This record gives sequence, C-alpha cells and structure tokens, in this order.
Amino acid sequence: MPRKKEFDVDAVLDKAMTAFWTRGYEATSLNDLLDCMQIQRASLYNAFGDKHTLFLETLRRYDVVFRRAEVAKRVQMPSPRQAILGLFHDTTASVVHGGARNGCFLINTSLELSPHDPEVAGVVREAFTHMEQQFFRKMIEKGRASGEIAKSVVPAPTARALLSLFIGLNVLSRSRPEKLLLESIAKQAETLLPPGDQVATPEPPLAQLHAVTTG
Amino acid sequence: MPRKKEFDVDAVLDKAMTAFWTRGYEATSLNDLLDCMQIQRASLYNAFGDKHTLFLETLRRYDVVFRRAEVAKRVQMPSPRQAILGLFHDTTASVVHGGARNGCFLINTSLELSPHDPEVAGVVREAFTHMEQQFFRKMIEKGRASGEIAKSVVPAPTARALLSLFIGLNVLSRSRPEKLLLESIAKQAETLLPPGDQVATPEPPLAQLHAVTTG
DNA sequence: GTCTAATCAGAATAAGTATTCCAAAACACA
DNA sequence: TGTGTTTTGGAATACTTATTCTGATTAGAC
Repeated sequence: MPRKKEFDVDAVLDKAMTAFWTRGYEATSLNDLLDCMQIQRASLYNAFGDKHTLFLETLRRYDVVFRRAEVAKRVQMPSPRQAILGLFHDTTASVVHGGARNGCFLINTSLELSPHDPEVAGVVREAFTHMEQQFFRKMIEKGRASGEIAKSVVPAPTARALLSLFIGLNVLSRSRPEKLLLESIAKQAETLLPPGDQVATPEPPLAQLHAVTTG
Repeated sequence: MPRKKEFDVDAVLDKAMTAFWTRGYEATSLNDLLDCMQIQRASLYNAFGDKHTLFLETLRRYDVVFRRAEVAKRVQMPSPRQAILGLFHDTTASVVHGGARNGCFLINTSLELSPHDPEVAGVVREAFTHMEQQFFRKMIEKGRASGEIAKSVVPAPTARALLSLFIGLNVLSRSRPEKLLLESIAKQAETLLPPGDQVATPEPPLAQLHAVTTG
C-alpha cells in the first residue's frame, strides 16, 4: 500500500555519519545534515525521529560497520601479534597515505558527549571495553600460547596500554598527522609486545588470503 | 582617570576555563559563561572581545598555568625516569582519588576544534610538540646519560609513544575513569622505559623537596 | 568636585536552532 | 481506479544563539 519503503536508509545514514564524524555533534546543524544527506526535512524526521537519535544511529552504525568489522577481520588472522601491530600500521598508513584526518568517530564522540550523555557514553564505553578485552587481550593470550609473544607480557595490563596507545594515535592523527610521529607510535607498539621463542605463524589454519603477514 | 582596571581578570578567566573544559566550546553558551563568571554581559565583551577570543584566552592560560608549570616542575627533578612515570601516576591518582574527570583541556579541544580552527590548532600543536620534545625526549636523554634509563631506549620515538600513551590516558579518564584501567596504563609506561645500570638519582643537586622518588 | 570609564541591568537585534505542520504530488498495491 | 502512505517543498513555530545598544549608576584619579 505505501509508496514502497523510501530512499536508501543506510546510504543517507553514512552521509550523516561523515558529517558528525568530521565536525562533531554540536557543530553539525540540521541544515548541514539535510544538505549532505540530500533528503527533505520531513523525511529525516519521519525516518530517524530527531537529531539526537539520528546521531546515536550513526554512532552505532560506525561501531558495527567500521570498528567491529575491523576487529572481526583481524581476530581470525593467523598471527595475533601481527594482527595487533597491523592495526597500528594500517591506521597510520590510512592517515599518512590515505589522508584520513578525522580520527575515530567513537573517540571523538567520547570527549565531546560521553560525560553528559548517558546513551552515548554507553555505546562508547562498550566499544572501548570490547576493543580492550575481545581484541587486544585475547590476541595477546593467543600469541603467548603459541609462543609468538613473550611469556613476560601480562595480557590484561598490556591490553589496556595498547588501547591507550591506540587512542592517542587517533587523537594525534587529527591534530598532528605527521608521518614520522604516527609511524613512530605504531612502531613502538612492538615494544609492548616482545616476541617469544616461536617467530612465525602458529598452526596454519585453512588456506586463506590475508594481507599482512610481514611486519 | 578611569575607574581603576576592573575586576580580577584571571579569576573570572579561570571560571570560564572550567566551563569550556568540562562542556566544550560549542556546548557552552554565553549565558552559561555569564552565570559562572558572575560578571555582566557588557563587562565580558569589554574585557575579552567575543566568545572565541575568550576561549583562546582560557586555552592559552591553561597551557601556561597547568601544562607548562607541570612540565617545569618535573624537568628539574633529580630522577628523569621518575619524573616521567610520576606524571602518569599523578594524573591517574587525581582521577581515581581526586575525581578529576575532565581529562586535559588541550586534548579535548584538539578533537573538537583543531581541524577547523587554525588559531586553536596552533596552540594545541605547539603544546603537544613541546610536551613530546621538551619534556619526554629531553628527560629520556637525561636518563640515558646518567644510566638510569637503558641505552636501548631510543629517545625520539619513545617520546612520541609516551605522548600517545599519555593522551590515551586522558581520553579514557573522561569516559572510563576506572582505577584498574588507568593504573595499568600508568604502570605500563615503565615498559617503554626499562632501567639502565644506575638505579637511583644521578648527581644529587641542591637539596630540594620532591614528592615522588619511589615508583 | 569633576571628569572618565567601567560597572549594572536589561532591552533590542539579527541570525540560527530544532522541530512541527501543511499543501500537493508520486508511487505501490488492492 | 482508487486508497493510503511517503515523498517533496516550503512556510510557520518557538527558542536559543551571540552581539550590540541604551541608560543609569558608581567608583576612582586628577
């Protein structure tokens, strides 16, 4: 009966995400959003409610489409150590060569809104915790078990330090996107993850393509 | 001839600083500022020009009164290694025990305004650079020279990593101010600064009181 | 005491804000 | 063909925003 569904929801959501990501919540006006989403005022309110819930929608989408997908991809890499170090190097490379100067949407939002917006704070906190425990810590444990990472590395605190280092990298990529600076940080992540006795990959799993195996 | 100067400029500047620091630039309205500064509209515009230059004033003041003073204090400590590690531990302690949940004004600002505000970007970039080179790098060099820090530590990249770790610590103190998390990060700073052959202080200078010499 | 300029208190301004509401037009399906 | 819902385009609303202006008052330097 209705006029089909409507436009492409995810597509316009991505455009709104980009706007919020680059300028932040407060500095992005509704007219800005309408301009870049290319839809009408009524359509926006009909589809998303209001500005705040639209923002939450884009933040959740970023968390799923970007962050969780990135983690999921790396979790199944054969070398846990290279999976972690690769995250730092790839992030650096996308800034230095790809010109990605917006940092991480979740980190930007954590400073602007988390202290005064409980809903946003929840999304941010969960993302950070997931990153710390389900990616960094689990990968360290896996690497220790296979001998790729030294036994002297204590998983939990090292995971927390890597999270902090990763956040710093993203903050600096917005204010000081210099090749030398960012690459040094990525390189120093290795210091927190000294190699163990086994150098290469552990039990090689099913034959899969994966981009990064050499540091 | 005129009516002396006026009120206490620095005092009201501090109050404005606190407002901007906790809520950010965009989310702090002029009425918010007038409320907390306890001055009249005309006085504000007469003394500071407009909102944006008032903000810059508070940011510069934060940089001088808080950040540079902190660095200056630590630079003359007898143990460079403990000066660095102390910064991490004291920052953590002020969050965990002092309830300081606002992070660092400069870091907050670097994400909100740096990408689109050249004046702000200049202040932020200079502060970060100063922190990296005049504090972290110089203290590492000093510690290496005295044998307190291992020769294997390369000053420049390690300084950059410490800056990144420190930024992460401040970001997390705003969204996840948990004792265990922050203390782990502070503790892991030691991993980036392995001790050398000399354990204690180098040439003991003039007798001075200093709070932290034990980690 | 007189000049001067900064106070106080608040109105006035001129945009910009998010949100709601309204008509007509477009489409999907019965 | 008609029914129902979503589009479009834009006007209308009700606030909030930063900034300026108008007086009247007040405190200090000469």
